Amino acid sequence: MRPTTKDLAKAAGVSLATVDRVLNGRSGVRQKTVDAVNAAIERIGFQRNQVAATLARQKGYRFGFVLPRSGDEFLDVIIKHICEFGQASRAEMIETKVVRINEHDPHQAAKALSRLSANDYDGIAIMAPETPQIRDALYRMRERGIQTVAFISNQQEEDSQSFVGIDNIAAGATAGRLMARFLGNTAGSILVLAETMQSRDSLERRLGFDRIMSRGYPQFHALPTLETHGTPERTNLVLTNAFAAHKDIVGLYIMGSEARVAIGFAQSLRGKEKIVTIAHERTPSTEQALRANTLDALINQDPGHIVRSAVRTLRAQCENRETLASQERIRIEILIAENL
Amino acid sequence: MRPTTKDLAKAAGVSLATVDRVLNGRSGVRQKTVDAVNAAIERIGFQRNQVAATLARQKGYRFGFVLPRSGDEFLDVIIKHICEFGQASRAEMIETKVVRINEHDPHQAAKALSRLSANDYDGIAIMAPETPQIRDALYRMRERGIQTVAFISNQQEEDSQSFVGIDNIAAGATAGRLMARFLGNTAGSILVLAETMQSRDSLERRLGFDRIMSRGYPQFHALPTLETHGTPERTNLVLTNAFAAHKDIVGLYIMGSEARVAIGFAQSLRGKEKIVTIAHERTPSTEQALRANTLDALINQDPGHIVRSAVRTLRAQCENRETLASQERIRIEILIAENL
DNA sequence: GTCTTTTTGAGGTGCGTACCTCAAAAACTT
DNA sequence: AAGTTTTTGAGGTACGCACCTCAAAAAGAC
Repeated sequence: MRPTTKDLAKAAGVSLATVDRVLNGRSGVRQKTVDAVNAAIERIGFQRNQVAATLARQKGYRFGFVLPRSGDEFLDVIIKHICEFGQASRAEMIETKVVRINEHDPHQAAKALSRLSANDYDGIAIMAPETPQIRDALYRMRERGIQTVAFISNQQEEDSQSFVGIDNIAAGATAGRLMARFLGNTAGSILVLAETMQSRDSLERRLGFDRIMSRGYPQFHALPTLETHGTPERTNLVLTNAFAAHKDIVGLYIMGSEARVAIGFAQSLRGKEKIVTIAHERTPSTEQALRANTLDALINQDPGHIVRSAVRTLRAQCENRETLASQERIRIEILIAENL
Repeated sequence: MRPTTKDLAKAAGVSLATVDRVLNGRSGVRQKTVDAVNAAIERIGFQRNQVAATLARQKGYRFGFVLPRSGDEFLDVIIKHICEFGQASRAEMIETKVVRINEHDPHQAAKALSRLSANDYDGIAIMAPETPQIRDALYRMRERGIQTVAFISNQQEEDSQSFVGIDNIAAGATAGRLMARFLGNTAGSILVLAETMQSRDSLERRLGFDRIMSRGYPQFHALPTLETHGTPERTNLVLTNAFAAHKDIVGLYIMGSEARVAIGFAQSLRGKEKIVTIAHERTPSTEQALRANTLDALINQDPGHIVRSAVRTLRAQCENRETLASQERIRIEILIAENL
């Protein structure tokens, strides 16, 4: 039989009340007693029964997912998974809610964050660019007793332990390597497309991409990043201009999570010889493009896994536990038509 | 507030005892009453609180992982993950145990399975070749009230709903496509290596591989599968012979989960021009080979995910629940040095 | 209508923990 | 040493459900 709190109390030579105080970090216990209890925990191998604990706590968890208001296709997929997971984990007393913020206006975003109360949320997973205002808002949020975790978009390095998402430098490098290998002996220029280079994600992906290209692949010339600013018009414009200016384009790397327009453009080029095209994030349109052979590969981060991992991380933080690191590392997935 | 059994009883106009009888499928309830309760469940959106249920049941779950005795490196990784996960889920009242069987002797294996009692196990995840004896043993096991799920190696098609693992045809196709794309314009023969072609997994992978090769890549010639029978000597022998017989070998596809010897052989060939090599399953040695550039790609199924998924599936079966399909699909991962 | 069988209700206990109160004991002050 | 503060103990209730018993009610058989 597994030892219970009662056994622990006996083993430590203290009362149940004291065990409770130690386990839940309440004050009013001498350090000596705390140590004694902890020693007993080690000795008898006590492990708190999380099932009973959550039942007794009688308050599951309420987690919020803070997402940008302006959404691309990938965001829709994420939201779908949040809802789906929320549905399924109601039975485990976990509630999830989506909160949208205007990520282009840091002040407004920070204000929205400051409105989130510890009464309504036990934890927040946030996907937002890294700005001083948001950093501050997150700091204050933690002070209010709300756990936080960065989600897909990393915030500053220092608390990287609470980031759920992929290593974007490695993701860029993966894209670079695949591009190079798929191109084989072909030589020429490679277009790189991003919504904006203001964002950390794009910068990191580009860094990783260039790192691969600059070593060992002198036959390719990766052009400066083209910025689409998220509008179809500008996307078509910059692409048209780029193809006019460079006649030797052999590859296209779409770094942003909104690939629809660029894919459409690539498809219209079909008459000429094939251009190796790599994009990020699996969405209905990238998936279709992959099947139609317009896209050659997709670099993906499993949205379901990310959502579950964010929730597990937040829950562990709430319960003052460690997470199982191996379970929480988000893989950089390579998708081709065959392993969809 | 979420409705509890009490609310459900009131809504259905029956007593708590009857609600309990219906929820837990006990006998002695008229069909009419059962329907009434189910209708009330729908109406008020009742969802059983699994946390309270497992606590009250006062018996977590005991799951067994039945694995082959003769182990390759991949199996070690699997076992490591089973232990790691077992450790972590003790707090959730789930115990896991590894049982080894002699998979080469179907009778002995079936006998070992028949010894597993419902007193000791609530469910079994089994990794074993598909033989009539094992099929029968599994059937009887289910009759004894033990849930079963096929694990990595699929059993017959019919109950594919309880299979946790990858689609091996698709995995073979993925390997094929990568091989073709990495080779580019190079033409020549491709070696395919397996432990044995008796196993369903190898057959399916080969099928998928050939399906890709035969369409659209006439420049390659995939040679008949070489069987290693799992011994280093034979592996070296068949490889030496194959390279002697075919001077135009450009690719090597290692289908089995034990790739060490073959990788070693491939490495010794380094003097000549590079051969595109693809293997399955991430292990310490395949990982190292990928980093050392001896391997070009690795087709992997995440062992941690598989283990967790098997446990979730078994648990859902025990609780007579559906699983969230999207969460349980095991991805065919493509690994290269950059996304390890 | 009586008797038998089946179905239902009322009530209880326990799971392991959280969280609460109040009094007693122990540890420091001065 | 007396008073003050801090620490500890004893005991309770609650969470939502599983599982048990026994009696009462309803349904079916004749």
